[in-house]
Formats: sequence, C-alpha cells, structure tokens
Amino acid sequence: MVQKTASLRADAQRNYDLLLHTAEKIFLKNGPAVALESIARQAGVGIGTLYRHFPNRESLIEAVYAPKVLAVITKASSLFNTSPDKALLEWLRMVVRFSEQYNGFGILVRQASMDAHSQLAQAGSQLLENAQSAQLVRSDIMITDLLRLVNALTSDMTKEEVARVDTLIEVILSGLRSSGTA
Amino acid sequence: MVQKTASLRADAQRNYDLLLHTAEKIFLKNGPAVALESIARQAGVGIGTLYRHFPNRESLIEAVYAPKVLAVITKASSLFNTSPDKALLEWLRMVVRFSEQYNGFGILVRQASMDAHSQLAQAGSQLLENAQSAQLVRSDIMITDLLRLVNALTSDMTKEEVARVDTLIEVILSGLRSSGTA
DNA sequence: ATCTATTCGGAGACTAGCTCCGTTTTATAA
DNA sequence: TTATAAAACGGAGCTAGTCTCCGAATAGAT
Repeated sequence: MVQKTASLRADAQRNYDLLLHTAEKIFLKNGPAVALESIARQAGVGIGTLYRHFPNRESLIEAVYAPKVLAVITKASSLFNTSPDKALLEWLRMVVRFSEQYNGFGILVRQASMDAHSQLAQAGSQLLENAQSAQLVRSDIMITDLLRLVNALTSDMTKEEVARVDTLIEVILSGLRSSGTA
Repeated sequence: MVQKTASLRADAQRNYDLLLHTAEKIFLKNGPAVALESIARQAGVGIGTLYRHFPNRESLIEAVYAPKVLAVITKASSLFNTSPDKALLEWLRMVVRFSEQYNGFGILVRQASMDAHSQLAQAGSQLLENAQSAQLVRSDIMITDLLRLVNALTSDMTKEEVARVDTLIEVILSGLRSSGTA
C-alpha cells in the first residue's frame, strides 16, 4: 500500500492503490500509450477518479515508475564505496535491466518527470565522477550522455534486439575508457 | 516535382507535391506528430485528399524522408572503395547529421518503413564488413547495432544535447575498435 | 442518527484520426 | 467545341481517446 499523502479518506486511498497497481500491470503488458479509460475500467473505478488522482498521463507514469527510480538511486548509493569501474558498470547494467523490463522506462521517466530523471542523473554522476577520478573513464563525459546512450539503447526493442544489449554495452563501456580530450 | 507513379491527373500531381512539401516543412518545425489536418489545411487541400495520397501517417513520413534515405544509401556506395575506417566513420557522421537535422529521422524511418530501414542497413553493412575485414572494428557487431546506437544518440534531443553528439560518436567509434569476442 | 466535507463516476465537450460519398474537375473523343 | 466517363476533390460525420464538471454517494466526525 503506497500512501499518496497524509490522510486520504479510506475509499480514496483504496482507489489510488488500485489504479496504481492496475496501471503498472497494463503498462507492462500494453505499453504506456493505452487508453486511460481502460485502466480505470479494469481497476473498477470511474474515469473521473483516475483523473482526480493523476491529472494527466505523465503523473500516472511517474507514480508507477517512482519505486523503480528509487531502487536505481539506492543502488547507486550502495555502490559508492566499491571499486569505481565495477560500480559504474554494475549500475549501468541495472539501469539497462530496468529499461528492458519496463519497456524503456528511462525514456519514459525523462518524458514524464524531469524531476525523477535529474535525481537519477545525480545518483549516477557520483559513480561516474569516481570512475573519472580513477582515470577509468574519459573526462569529457557527462552522466546525461551515459543515460542517453543507455536508455536509447533499450527503447523500443524487438526480441532479437534484446539479445544484442550486452554487446552494445560492452562497446559503450570500452569506448568510455579511451583517452578523452587530452 | 516528384512523380508518385506514372500518369497522375494534373490536379492530383499538384496536390501530391503540395502535400509533400508542406509536410516536410511542418515536420521540420513541429515534429512528426502534428495533426494531419493542419498539413492539409496549410497545403490548401481537403483532409480527404491527404488521406487518398497517403493512407496513413507512416506513408507520409516515408514519402517525405525517402530522398534523405536515398542520399545516405548513395553515399555508402560512393564510399565503398575508400579506406575502410574513414568510410565507415564518414558514413555514420552523415547518418547522424541527417538524424539531427531531420529530428531523429533514423528512428522515424524505422517506425514508418521497415523497407527503407533495411535498405539503409544493407548499404551500411557493406562499409561495416570492409572495416571488419581490415580488423578495424570488432567482429561481433552488426549494422543494426550501429544504426541503433547512432539513431539513439540523436533522437529527441534538446539544443544542449546536440552539442554532445560529436563526443558520443567518438565514444562509440573507439568502443567499436576494441577486441571483440575473441 | 445527523451532517458536512470529501470523493465518486459518468455524461458530455473537445480533439484528432480516418472514411464515405455527393460534387467537381480533368482528359478524352466525338 | 461539347459531351461524357473516369478520376480526384473535400468536408460532413463517425470513432476513439482525453479531460472536465457537477449532482450523487460515502466516510467519518459529532
């Protein structure tokens, strides 16, 4: 049960949760462009109720993906004191895994919530800076570059393309190691 | 004047051209999601006429970008007998330039026309194979990987992000040079 | 049990995609 | 020329989806 704010009325809280769970299920199955009416219907509430809790599609997407974003951010913290190259690599792998699993969530997050996206960027930039201080990654790279590459990599993929992801990450990572501007 | 097929009636040909030019202008300014009605209106024809010539959004996009795709394919041929690494690099630069200029045209093309996309892929794969034969690019890369990376790079960019493109291409290209699976 | 603030939910306004078909225009040939 | 048939036009109108508004229903406090 996810509390939206302090003290919603019981029915409101119930419907909020129902909508969130239903939306996640449907987004996963049909992508984020499904008719919002169908989410409301399947959750057993009226369309008006959906729009009261989530005034537009973005805010619903944001709410659905917030826990995932949080997980990725937490992961970054937990990796902060491990060896810089492995930390960055492992973190990027996690971002990619989420992005695969949740149908390009990185891009969704970017479109739906600048706020969530910049939190993500901030978390990652710690790891990137560590790797750069250790001379493991060229110095002219910014975290937004990495997120762009990695998110773009995984958006809108067919089954066969998913199989290529590991190779492509390797390419990117080994590209990152090269000299830089100097 | 672009002939659609042999012998259209004069008014039909005129409207076809008008729609194409108007669509290109509007896509460039407002992106490919604009209301098709607005294209018809600005071209001075009825919406029915637009749909007769272009039965859906994809076919209009495909028609608008076809000359660009052709240019990129032609470029690939013209580079075929130059030094393999430079050829591939220059070709990818051209793809990226188009993609910047035409608002992520690579991805559009992929979504709008599997056919155009696979022609693009075929043209590029010649250059890629040359580079791989010369041991300049790791052998486990496919042309679709490259197109995906490069298109991903340039889709949906803000002004500041455009400035990062050169760096990111460098990253990708230097990543491509590394060992491979062996 | 009563009352009031909160929430519900669907009717309906609005927008964009797309189709259908009566009207208009072009090309042809008499 | 003019008549005619085929081709093309274009917008009314259908569908589907987003989003709003407000009378009805409900929770929870007294």
